[in-house]
Amino acid sequence: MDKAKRARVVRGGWRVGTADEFLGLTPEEAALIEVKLALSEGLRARRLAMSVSQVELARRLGSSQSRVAKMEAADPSVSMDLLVRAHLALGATARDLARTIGKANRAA
Amino acid sequence: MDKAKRARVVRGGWRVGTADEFLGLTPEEAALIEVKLALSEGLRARRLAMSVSQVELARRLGSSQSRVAKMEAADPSVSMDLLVRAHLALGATARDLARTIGKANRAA
DNA sequence: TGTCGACATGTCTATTCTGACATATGGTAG
DNA sequence: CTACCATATGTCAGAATAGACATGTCGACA
Repeated sequence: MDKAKRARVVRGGWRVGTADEFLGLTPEEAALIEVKLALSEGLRARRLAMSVSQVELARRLGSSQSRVAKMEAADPSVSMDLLVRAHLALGATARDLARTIGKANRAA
Repeated sequence: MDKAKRARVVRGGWRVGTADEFLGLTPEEAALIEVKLALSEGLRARRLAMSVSQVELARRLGSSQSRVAKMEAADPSVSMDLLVRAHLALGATARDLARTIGKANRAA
């Protein structure tokens, strides 16, 4: 995980209960975060590639601009369900999702 | 989607708000369900391949046997987050997840 | 300078999801 | 039959997440 990611992770409040120390994450917790990061980065990439604004994506999702911003910021308050629904609302297929998720951890 | 899957989907209460008729799902809704089904089937497969009981998986997850059963039954009350955490708790990597998700829709 | 569009951030309340529990079913061994 | 194990199903109080709204930052443009 590079410094930018780490910073985002900490700022976002990702410290979890079981491991008390900073970066004292279990491998599973770390993996889950990596997957979410891959989805949130992939979402921004896909949205920008399609020249869609956050407001427009929110409209298609039946959500709000602020929630889209949080998705792309990998805010801990956004669920995987929502991230995945956002990808689908932009026309991603299951295979596209798989590709995006497969990118997790490659930049460690 | 084969009949068994369809049955599970309906029994589970997947009828969504926007589309009122049976199978009147939007493509995004259908895709989301397919992804979840792939994850739930993949979970059972992985768990059985490792000869782990639902009780044991629940213990590793910090959850309960009934919730694991619901995950594998693709119950609408289980989130993708939980499904993914379950996979990770069984040792799956991001790449394994990608492979599992990529299987969605292939049995349509 | 003022305003406009796009995005970020914080905080509400309502909805959804969670673990826990009770209980039922089905199979297998004694 | 009884006892046990694995799994299924329904319910519920509490935790997590949702959309909505207010508000702030930044850059572009006139």
